[in-house]
Amino acid sequence: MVDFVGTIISGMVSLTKIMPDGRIQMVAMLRPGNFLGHPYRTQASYNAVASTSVVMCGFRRQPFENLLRKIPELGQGLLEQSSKELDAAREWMLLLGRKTAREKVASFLIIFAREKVAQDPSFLKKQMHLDLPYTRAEMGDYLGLSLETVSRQFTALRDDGIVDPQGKRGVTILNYAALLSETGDDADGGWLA
Amino acid sequence: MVDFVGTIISGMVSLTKIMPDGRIQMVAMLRPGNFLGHPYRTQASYNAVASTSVVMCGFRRQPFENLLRKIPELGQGLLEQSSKELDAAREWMLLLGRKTAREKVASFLIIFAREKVAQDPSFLKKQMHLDLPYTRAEMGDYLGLSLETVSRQFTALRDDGIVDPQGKRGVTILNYAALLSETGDDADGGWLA
DNA sequence: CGGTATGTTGACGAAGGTCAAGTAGGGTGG
DNA sequence: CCACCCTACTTGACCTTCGTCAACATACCG
Repeated sequence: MVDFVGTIISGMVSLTKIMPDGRIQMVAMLRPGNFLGHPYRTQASYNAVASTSVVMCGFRRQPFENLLRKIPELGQGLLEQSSKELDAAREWMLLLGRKTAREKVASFLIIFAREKVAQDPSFLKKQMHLDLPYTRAEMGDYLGLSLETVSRQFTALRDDGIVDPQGKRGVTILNYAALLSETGDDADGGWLA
Repeated sequence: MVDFVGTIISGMVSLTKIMPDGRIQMVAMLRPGNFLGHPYRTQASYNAVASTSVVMCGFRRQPFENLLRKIPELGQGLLEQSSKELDAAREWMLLLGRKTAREKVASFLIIFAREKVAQDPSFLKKQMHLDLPYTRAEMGDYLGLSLETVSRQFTALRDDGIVDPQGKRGVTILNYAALLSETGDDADGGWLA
């Protein structure tokens, strides 16, 4: 386990778990602003994988914990983020345990689409282009699916006129509302509209 | 979402997520000492279900947050617990996304067996009796399986001489090492021996 | 302009879900 | 104390979904 902690400045980091026989599950997608590594150690073994080039602001664990003792507000921020990650993890548990392949892929795409909509709500009504930072295989690792099944769901969603895959990593969301309804979640998933 | 937080004194509480069509996934098993409810709110919707009768020590959210500001050590404890829960959630994501039904059931049983072994290491070599606080259906909700599949895995493990189900909620672990090897995890899962 | 990565598609099989019937505990009331 | 009932559990038959294996297509890179 790494002996440092830090916040991500730019790029994306994925945390993965691996079974002895090689099966992989991605367990977190960390974005700029997110904190990497547990303050007050935990003996959990993840593998951190940078999906894109990453800039981090790092500390060694010990000095950081001292800092944390000096500035309690820092700890509060970490607690908030930890709580959010916990919520995200549990949301993902529902996906992994109970959703169908189609629902999984739709949910995955909605994550990125929702982010874009949050930046500019006018995308709700327009079609929008996304650049996915993952290969089919990586999406599979994230969704608990084989890469072939991910691929098949992409073409199924394309055939239904909901998305339009472009090149290796591009997708155009043709119908946000339809995609949303394919996630299996409640109308708005309890999120922002 | 509830407007209070608190620690569990005795009993077990399960957090579940439900999809609009009724599919259920359990996302956490909280035990005595665990904290329930997010300090610094998060708008995540869980359903809290008491599997046994429960005694809690509760606070309304607002006064608790004031208390938290006064006593930073409190926040540190919460951060630690939150980190542990996050680890547990991610461990479970691996289970939900990548393990087979048999591995899932074995992993589930090992949780309780390990706890017993931690209390008294001599159980490592003896057979031990467990009282599971869940029905087959609840285990299914926890493992992302149907109750029938859970049942079938129990009988399969019985036929293999690894466990011996007794009555509705009892199990005797006949061979801890064999059960452990059925979880798909590394020899000791990176835990205590 | 080839070559390697990644993506698509098809054929097939296995794991697990669903539906349905039957069984066993455990608790209640006669 | 026993009959009954309700709930949980088991087991079987069948079917859907998804994984696996394999061939092929396409894009990206030097």
